[in-house]
Amino acid sequence: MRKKPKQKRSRQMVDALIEATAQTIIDKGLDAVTTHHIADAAGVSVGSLYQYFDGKEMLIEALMDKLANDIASLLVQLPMIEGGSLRHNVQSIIEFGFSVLHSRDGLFLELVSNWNNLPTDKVMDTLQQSFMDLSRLYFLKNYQQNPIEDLHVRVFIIVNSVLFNMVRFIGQNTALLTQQQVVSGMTDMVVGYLNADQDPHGAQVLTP
Amino acid sequence: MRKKPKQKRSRQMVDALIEATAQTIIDKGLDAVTTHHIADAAGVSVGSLYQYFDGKEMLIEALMDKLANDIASLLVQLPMIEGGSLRHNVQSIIEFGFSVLHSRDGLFLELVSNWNNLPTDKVMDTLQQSFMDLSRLYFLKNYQQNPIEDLHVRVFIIVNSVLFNMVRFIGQNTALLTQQQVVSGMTDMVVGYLNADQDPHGAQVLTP
Amino acid sequence: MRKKPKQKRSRQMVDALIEATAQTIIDKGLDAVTTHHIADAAGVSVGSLYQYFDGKEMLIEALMDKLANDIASLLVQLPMIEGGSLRHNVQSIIEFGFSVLHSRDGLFLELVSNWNNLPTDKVMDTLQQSFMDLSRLYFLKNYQQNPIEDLHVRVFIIVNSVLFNMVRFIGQNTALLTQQQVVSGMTDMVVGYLNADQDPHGAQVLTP
Amino acid sequence: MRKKPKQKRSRQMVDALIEATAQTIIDKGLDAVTTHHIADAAGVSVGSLYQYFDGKEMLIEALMDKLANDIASLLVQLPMIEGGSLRHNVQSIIEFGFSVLHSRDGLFLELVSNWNNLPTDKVMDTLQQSFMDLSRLYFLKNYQQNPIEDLHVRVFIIVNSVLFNMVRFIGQNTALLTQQQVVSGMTDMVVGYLNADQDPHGAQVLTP
DNA sequence: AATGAATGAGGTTTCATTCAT
DNA sequence: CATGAATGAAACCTCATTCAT
Repeated sequence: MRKKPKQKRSRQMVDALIEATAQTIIDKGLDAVTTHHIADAAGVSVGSLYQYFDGKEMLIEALMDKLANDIASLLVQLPMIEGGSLRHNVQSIIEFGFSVLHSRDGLFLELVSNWNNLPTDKVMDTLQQSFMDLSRLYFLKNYQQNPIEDLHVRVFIIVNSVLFNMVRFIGQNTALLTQQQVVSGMTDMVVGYLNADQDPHGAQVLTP
Repeated sequence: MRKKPKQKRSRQMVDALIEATAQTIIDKGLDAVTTHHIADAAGVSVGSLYQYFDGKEMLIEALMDKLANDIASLLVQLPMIEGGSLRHNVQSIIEFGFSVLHSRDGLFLELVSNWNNLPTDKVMDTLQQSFMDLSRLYFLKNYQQNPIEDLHVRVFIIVNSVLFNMVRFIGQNTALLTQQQVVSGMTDMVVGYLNADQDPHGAQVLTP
Repeated sequence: MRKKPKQKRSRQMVDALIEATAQTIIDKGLDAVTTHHIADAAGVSVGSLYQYFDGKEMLIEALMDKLANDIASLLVQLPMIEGGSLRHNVQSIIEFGFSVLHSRDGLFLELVSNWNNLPTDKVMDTLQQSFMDLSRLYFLKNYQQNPIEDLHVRVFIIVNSVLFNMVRFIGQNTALLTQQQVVSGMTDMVVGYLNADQDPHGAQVLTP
Repeated sequence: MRKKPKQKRSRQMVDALIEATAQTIIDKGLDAVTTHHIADAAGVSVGSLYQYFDGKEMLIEALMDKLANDIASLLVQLPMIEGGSLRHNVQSIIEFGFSVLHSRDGLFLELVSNWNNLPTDKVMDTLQQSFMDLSRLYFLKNYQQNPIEDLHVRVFIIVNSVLFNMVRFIGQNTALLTQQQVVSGMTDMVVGYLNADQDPHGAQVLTP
C-alpha cells in the first residue's frame, strides 16, 4: 500500500476499493478483474486506485487480508458444542465450511479455486492457523491428555482435504454425488484420522 | 484440431506443438503461455500452430489428453503388492503420486495447481476413474465380500484430498512439514477411511 | 492465368475453380472469400489453384469474364416483342434484370453490389455494350429514323440507373416500396427518357 | 462510442479521430483502413482510439453521421431559384452533386462507391430524405396541386439513379463521355420522370 | 502435376500504468 | 488529492502465397 490512509475520506476510499475488488471478482471472476472495473465499481478513478494501492495484486492482497480476518473471527465464534461428539462437531464445521464457500455470492469459492494465482496464501494460512488453535483447544478440553504431537500435520492435511473437496464438489455439476454424501464421507475420514493412534505404525488392526 | 494431419511431417508437427506447450507451461507457467511462445518453442510459425489447433485452449486440451493417457497407463502398471497390507499399498501409491508431480519438471504440478483454469477436467477425471478401477479391483481381490457401496464417494474424496495435499505441500516452502510426515499422515487418513464401516456410525469391523 | 489448360483434366480444373469461386462468393460473400475456401470448394489443393491462376483476383476476374459472356448470350436472346410497345419491352427487360439478380442464389447481386472492389468492369461493360446493341437495333427496327445521336450516353445512364436501383431495392429490407412500384417507376423514367427529344434544350413544354 | 468525452481534450480527440478516419479513407481507400492507420493519422495511440470507439466500424459510422449532417445542412441551403424552371433547378442540383462527390479529395466518392460495405446507410438515407423534403417543398410551392402520390418512389429512383451515374462516371476513365453529357442526360431523364403523369400510361399534362 | 505444410506480416483488441490537469 | 486521458506492449488470429515432397 502506497499511502497510509490517515484521513477519514481516505480510509473510506480504501475500503470502497477493497469491497469493489470483491464485487468485481464475484461479478466477472478473478481472471477478468481489471483495475478499471475495480475503480468503476468503487466509484473512483483509476488514478485514485493507484494512489492507495500499488496495483491489482496489492488490492487483491488487501482483500485477502480482510477476508482472512473475517474468517478468523467467524471461526473463533464457531459454536462448538461442549458435550458434543467429535463427529458431530466435525460435521458442523464442514457444513459451516460449505456455507462459507457459498456465502458472498461465491467470493470465497472463486478465491479458493484460484488459490494458486493469488498473491498471498493468507487465507489458507489463516484457515490453517485457526483450525490449529481450534483443534488444540478441543483436544485439550475434551481429552486433557498429552497433546497430539503431530497435530500440525493433521490439521494441514485435514484443512486442505476438506477445502479442496468442497471446492471440487461445488464446481462439479454432475449429479453423481450429493452434498450430504460428501459431508458425511469427509466427516468419517476426518474423525477417523483425528482419532487415529499417533504412532502411525502401532497396533494396526486394520490390515487385511 | 482443425486439420487432420495427413502427411508424416504434420504428425510430427502436432507432436512438437503439444510438447512445446508442455515445455512452455514448465518454463513460464500456465498463465504466461502464449501462442507465440508455443510456436517459438516448437520451432514453427504461429500460422502453423493455427493450422492444427484452434488456439491455445485446444493445445492445452490436447496436452491434457495425452497426459491423461500417460497417467492412466502408468497407474494400471502400478506395482500393487499382492500380499501387501492396504497401508503399504496406499503409501506406495501416494509416494508414486509425489514422484509423478515432481516429474517432467513440475508439469503435472503446474497443471493440477491450475486445474480450475484448464479447459477440461480430463486429468482429474482420469485420475479419479483410474483410482476407482484400482480400488474396486483391490477390494474385490482382497475382501471378496459385498462391494463397498459408496466407493465412488470415497474415491472422490480420497483422490481430491491426496492430490491437493501433495500440491499444497510441494508449493509450500516452509520447513514446518516434511514430505515423510505428509505421506505418513495421508496414508493414515486414507487407510482409516477406506476401512471405515460403511454405516458411518457403526463400529469398525471391516477387517478380514 | 498462368498456364493455358491444354489438357482435358486441366480445363476441368479451371472450370471447377471458377465455379467454386462463384459458390464461395454466394456462400460467404465477396469479402470473405479466401483462396482456401475456393480450393476446398473446388476439391483441389491451394497449390493447384496457384498453378492455374495468379491469385484470388485473377480467379474473380475469370469468373466475371464467364458471367459477362453468359449475360451477353442471355441478352441477345431476350424476347423482344416485335410489335410491342417500347414501354412493354422496357418493363420486360427490367423484370428480366430482377430475375437475373435473384438468380444463382444472388451471385450477381453480390457482384454488382461490390462492383467497386472487383478487379474488372467486365460485367458492367458487357451489360452496357449489350444494351447498346439492343437499343440500336430496336430503334433501327421500330423507328427507321435518324439514329439517336447520344444513344451511348442514354444507355450508360439507363443501365446504371436501372442496375443500381434494382440492387438498392433488393438490398433494402424496408417495406416502403414494392418491387412492382420500382419496376413501374423505372419503366416510366426510362421510357420517358428514351422518347425525349434529342435536343436537350429544344421545345420544353415541361417547365413550370 | 465507449466513453463520453468529459473533458475538452477528449472532445478534440474524438474529432481528430473521426477526421483521421476520413483522411485515411481518402489516402488508402476504405478497404485499407486499419485502426493503426487511423490512430497514426490522428497522432494518437491505438489505445486512445479504443477508449472512444468500439472499433473501426464505429469510427466509420461516426464519420458517416457527421457527413450525413453536413450534407443535410448543405442541401437545405441549396440555392433553389424561385422562378427557375424545374430543368434548371434539377441541373443545378446534379451539378452540385458532382461538386460534392469531388469535394474532400473524393471522400464522398469513396464512401458512396462502397456503400455496400458501410456499417450504416445513414448517408444514403439522409440523401433520400433530404431530397424527399426538397421535392415535396418544390412541388408544393410551384404546383399547389394535389401532391404526387408516389413521390417517395420517384425520389428513391431518382436519387439512386443520379448518385450511381455520377459515381460510375467519375470512376470511369474513358473519354467516351463528358460530364456535360452526363449532366445533361440525367437532367433530361429526371425532369421527364418528375413531370410524368402519375398514371403511368396517361398523357403528360402535368405542366402548369 | 498436384499436394498441403509452412510462413509471417498484418490486422484487431485489451489493460496495467502514468501523468498532465 | 482526485481525475481520467493517453499510452503501447502484448496477446490473439487470418490468409495469400510459396515450396518441398
